[in-house]
Amino acid sequence: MPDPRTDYLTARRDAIRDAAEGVFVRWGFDGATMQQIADEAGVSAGTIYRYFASKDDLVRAVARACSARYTAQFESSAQTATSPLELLMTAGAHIWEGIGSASARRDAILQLEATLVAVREPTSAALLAESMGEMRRLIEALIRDAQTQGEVDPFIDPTALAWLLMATTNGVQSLALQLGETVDTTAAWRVFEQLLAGIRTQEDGR
Amino acid sequence: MPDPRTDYLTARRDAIRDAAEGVFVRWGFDGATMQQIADEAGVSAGTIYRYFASKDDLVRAVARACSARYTAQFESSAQTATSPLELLMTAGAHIWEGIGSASARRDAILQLEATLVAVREPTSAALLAESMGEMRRLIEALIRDAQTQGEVDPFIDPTALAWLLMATTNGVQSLALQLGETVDTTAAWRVFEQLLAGIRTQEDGR
Amino acid sequence: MPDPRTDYLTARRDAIRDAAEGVFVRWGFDGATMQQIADEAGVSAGTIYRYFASKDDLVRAVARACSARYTAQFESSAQTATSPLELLMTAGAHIWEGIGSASARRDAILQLEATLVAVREPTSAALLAESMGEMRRLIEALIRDAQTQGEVDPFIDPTALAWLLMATTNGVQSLALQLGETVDTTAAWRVFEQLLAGIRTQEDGR
Amino acid sequence: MPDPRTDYLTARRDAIRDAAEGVFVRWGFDGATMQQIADEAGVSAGTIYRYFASKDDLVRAVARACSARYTAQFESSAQTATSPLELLMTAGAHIWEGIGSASARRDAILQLEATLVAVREPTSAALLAESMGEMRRLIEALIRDAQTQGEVDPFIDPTALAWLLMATTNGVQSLALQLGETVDTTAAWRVFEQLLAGIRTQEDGR
DNA sequence: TATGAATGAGTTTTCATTCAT
DNA sequence: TATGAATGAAAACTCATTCAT
Repeated sequence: MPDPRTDYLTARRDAIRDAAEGVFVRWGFDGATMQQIADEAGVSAGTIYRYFASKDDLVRAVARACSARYTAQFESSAQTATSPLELLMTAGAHIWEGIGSASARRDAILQLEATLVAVREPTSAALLAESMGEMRRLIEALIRDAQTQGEVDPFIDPTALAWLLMATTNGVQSLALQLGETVDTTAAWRVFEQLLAGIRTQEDGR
Repeated sequence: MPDPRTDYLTARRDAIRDAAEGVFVRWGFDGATMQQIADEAGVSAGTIYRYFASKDDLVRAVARACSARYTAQFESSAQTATSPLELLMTAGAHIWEGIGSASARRDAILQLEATLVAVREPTSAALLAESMGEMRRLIEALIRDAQTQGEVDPFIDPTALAWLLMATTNGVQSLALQLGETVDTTAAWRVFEQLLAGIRTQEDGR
Repeated sequence: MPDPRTDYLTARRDAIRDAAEGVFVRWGFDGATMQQIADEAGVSAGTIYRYFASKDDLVRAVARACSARYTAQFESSAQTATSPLELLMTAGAHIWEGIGSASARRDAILQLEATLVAVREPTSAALLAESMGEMRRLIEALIRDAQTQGEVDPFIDPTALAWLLMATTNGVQSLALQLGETVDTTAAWRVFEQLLAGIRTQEDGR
Repeated sequence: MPDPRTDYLTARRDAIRDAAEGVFVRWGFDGATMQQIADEAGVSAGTIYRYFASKDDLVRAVARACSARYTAQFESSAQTATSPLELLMTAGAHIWEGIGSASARRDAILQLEATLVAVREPTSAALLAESMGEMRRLIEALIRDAQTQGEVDPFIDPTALAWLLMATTNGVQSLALQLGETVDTTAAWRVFEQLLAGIRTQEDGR
């Protein structure tokens, strides 16, 4: 079934896309040139056009790959969890820990670039919304589970909470990007954890 | 004291800067051309260079103006508040209310653009960090006041909380940008309010 | 007879022309901007156009002034000479002495610029040729005098010698411009003097 | 060893450089536009930038080529000479003969342009000085040889004489440029020859 | 008469894209 | 299929010149 020729082409395409990603992170979608990408990928400038119709096409491919990675990261984040709430918290802790890392930084930059593209291109906007929506559904499902299991206050709106969690995480990422080491993400996580205690089912008889 | 000539020049400069802002919002810092800005401002392209040394200079001026507006908005947000915590909550509510508005959208876009510039230019990074730091100090001071007055849990790290509030607000802004009407910011605010109850001084006998 | 108004205008014109000269020396005819000239002259850019029809016109005025100064310098160079040959030699020595000076440097630069303009504009070429011709006639006349008085070999072509003297002087000027202190003009003059002995009337019985 | 691709590129580069030379001669370094050069070379303006980093770079390449040609011309000028002095005189005669030619005119113009660039740019000045120095060393060596062989007065400073010969030649070139046919270079050469007789070893019993 | 803000044509330079080899 | 030279359509920026004040 897997045509070796197709495999080769796919691998090539992915290699170029990954090279482009690195260049985009360093120079921005607009600032990057096809030549830089070609150099990084070790191919000639003309070759890129055998795999991507245009620079825009390449940009979209990179944005899509970044989104996919983002969702996958969350999905694999807390395999060992024993309860929905624990899973959420563990995944959150895991992601926040990584916030300073080079790869998180890369993804955050690409995410910002992609957001700005989406602001101007409805097609990209739909793509981005789709990926964000998928993420939101994952989180929301966990919250509903947690509510079903009595771990989380049943009066809380799961959709809104899911958005809020995502927004806060992205916001901290972005802040870290803007301020570097100045912002103490560990301390912020501690405070956030404390806040999240507020959605736990109130066990006291209040 | 006010030289009419200087006044004229300043007004002109501001007008060009404002025109540039509009074009930047629609097309991005990179995508916008000096000609578009000139057209929007109703001047010739050459004239812009009497007021700004370069496109970069214009970008910086716009970014600075946007930051200033942002801080000013917060400062004027809750003049009628009677306590630090109330002030914070009122300001937060006010800002979140505005999140869907066209002007908030404009500012959010410019903020994202500025962030990406900052990622690549240390000078811009310093400028952005300065403006974010100022904002943070304002919020942090309020939190400390609230702690002094017994409104907020004294064990919470005020700096971390300030960053967290900013990150969440920016994150929601950004989310709104990405998803338009899909995300219900009012519901998110209600959940956030609920979370923030967790930092209130615990009056029960904990 | 001298209208004070005309005097004022003439003085103004000269001041602007002199300012332009300085700027042209530093930046070249092409590199200099009208704004620089205006700044140097302490007037506004627009004002220059009341005195000169265009930048080209200003260039021509500067070139003309430079040529005039050049001829005048030669004419006043050796007032105390007692014989034509002595006059020539004294003037030569005087000019060669000045070769390293700032003012000679200025004039040499302007002369080169003017030459290049002349190469491309017949009008300027005629002007330059006229000024060079005048100079040549002055020198040639001296040579003829010297021949009449038996100081110089009568078989030498006075016109050709005049051209040669001018060419050599200009050439050394130009060399000094290209090489700065590297070239020892005093030593070159000594050798040149020695050569010029060759045109003296041969007193030995050859 | 000779890569056909490299050969092609080198030929292309040379062709563009030669086209540029022609345009520079007609319009000057400053007056020439990249578009004119492209048209002359039969390529698009953008193509030039594959071979030269900037207009300045192209200017430098042209200046260098001109200098190299100048030195080479001298070196090949008098292959059949039987003595150093004869070589010098033959080379001089040869160069002076060519002074009116179109190619000498071209080179003279480029030399003037290069001189003016050198006046304002230390880097170019160094380049020009280097090329002039090389020429001077060639001539100086010949003079020393002639002195050793008893052809030239041993009391003459060979360096100063070398500079003087170069200055005079350049000066006559420049004069021819300024005055066209008006100046009789053949007559001037005759006079110069006569002067140069003065450096010959005095055979009479002085 | 002087000013200097405005103009807009013109210049250098970049770069996505094409296409002959 | 890959290459990379060539293209040409912008884009930023400059500056001589004009003209309302």
